[in-house]
Amino acid sequence: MRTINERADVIPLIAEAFREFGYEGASLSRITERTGLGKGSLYHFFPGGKEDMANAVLENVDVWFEREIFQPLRDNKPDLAITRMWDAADAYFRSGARICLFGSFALDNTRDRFKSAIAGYFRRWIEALRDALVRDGWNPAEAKDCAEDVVLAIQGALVLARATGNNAVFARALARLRRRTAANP
Amino acid sequence: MRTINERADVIPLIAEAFREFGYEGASLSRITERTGLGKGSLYHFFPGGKEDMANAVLENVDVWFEREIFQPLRDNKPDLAITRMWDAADAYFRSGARICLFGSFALDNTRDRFKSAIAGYFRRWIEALRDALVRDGWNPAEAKDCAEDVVLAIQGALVLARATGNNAVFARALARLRRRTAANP
DNA sequence: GTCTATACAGTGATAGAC
DNA sequence: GTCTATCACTGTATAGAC
Repeated sequence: MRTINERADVIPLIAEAFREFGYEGASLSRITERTGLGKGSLYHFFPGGKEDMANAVLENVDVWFEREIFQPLRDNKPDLAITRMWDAADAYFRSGARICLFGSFALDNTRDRFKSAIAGYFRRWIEALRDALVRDGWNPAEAKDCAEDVVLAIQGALVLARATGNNAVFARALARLRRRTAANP
Repeated sequence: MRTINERADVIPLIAEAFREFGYEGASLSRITERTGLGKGSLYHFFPGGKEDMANAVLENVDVWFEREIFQPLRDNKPDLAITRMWDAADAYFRSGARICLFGSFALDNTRDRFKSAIAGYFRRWIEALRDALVRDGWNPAEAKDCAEDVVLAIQGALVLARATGNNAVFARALARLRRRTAANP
């Protein structure tokens, strides 16, 4: 007996490999382990090889954030959308146990290869949050600062949680940020 | 003619290679390029190979931070030490153009190998800053939150500056953080 | 201390049988 | 779609001449 896979099913498994080992560290043999697929199947789904896989993974993550966080921030009632953002972010990053692939790729030499995807993800998050804050009554300048601080602090909290092996750092940071976006200045 | 090097002179060059390519991405041939030293010389200085080099580099960075930032925070007049911390951090990270090796190593699979060095660096920074804030009149709970926010936000600002290719993000974040530590609550 | 030569495992990638 | 075999290449590391 053998299992027939679909491309869409494989992408999240590859994503976890990249999360754990980074772009350079995630060798094809490790990706083979994680997915249970041989190189033949991998190259069938991703003719462009590893770079192709990484692009698919980043796009997959981006689509999730657009649907669950960015679009709601743009379209829904701002205070509810922001509350939802915090819940979604906490769930997505598994309360600090899961890193952000865009952040991870931004720090090593992978950054140039996926430059526009990485920049776009952060830019859209900051802009969507800023607009939601403005619609919630913040003045534009403070909303911009706050949005930048929030997105940046989430990345920093993930780094620090990993660095110290203590996810509570992430939970504490999220709680403080949540209060800040809730307190309309 | 040939140049005779000392171990201490080579370490900063290797550090830049790790900064640019990450631990996995910094191959010995790239390190050879950057240092101008053949593998023979490299293994002469670092018998343990690449891991040995990384340990030397991390220790080198740690010593710098201890001397320029952590110790002053512990021993000097708190408000002056904190001002000095901001200037030193801005200079060290080249206003966002240079990433933090501890943060970089924390995100990929290198983390386990250098676990205690990475955790210790962040822990000592946070504790030294917290104590300085307390000595500056902050209440302990708020000082702890602030210190954690500061160290985490610096890492996040470096990630975001790299991700967007825009060092101004780092400059803006540092300015906001500086104001926060200056405003005694 | 520096170099060259070399060993050998692992890399990303391709071809073709099933 | 999945697999195995195989490719050329680069990886880390070692030995030994100078």
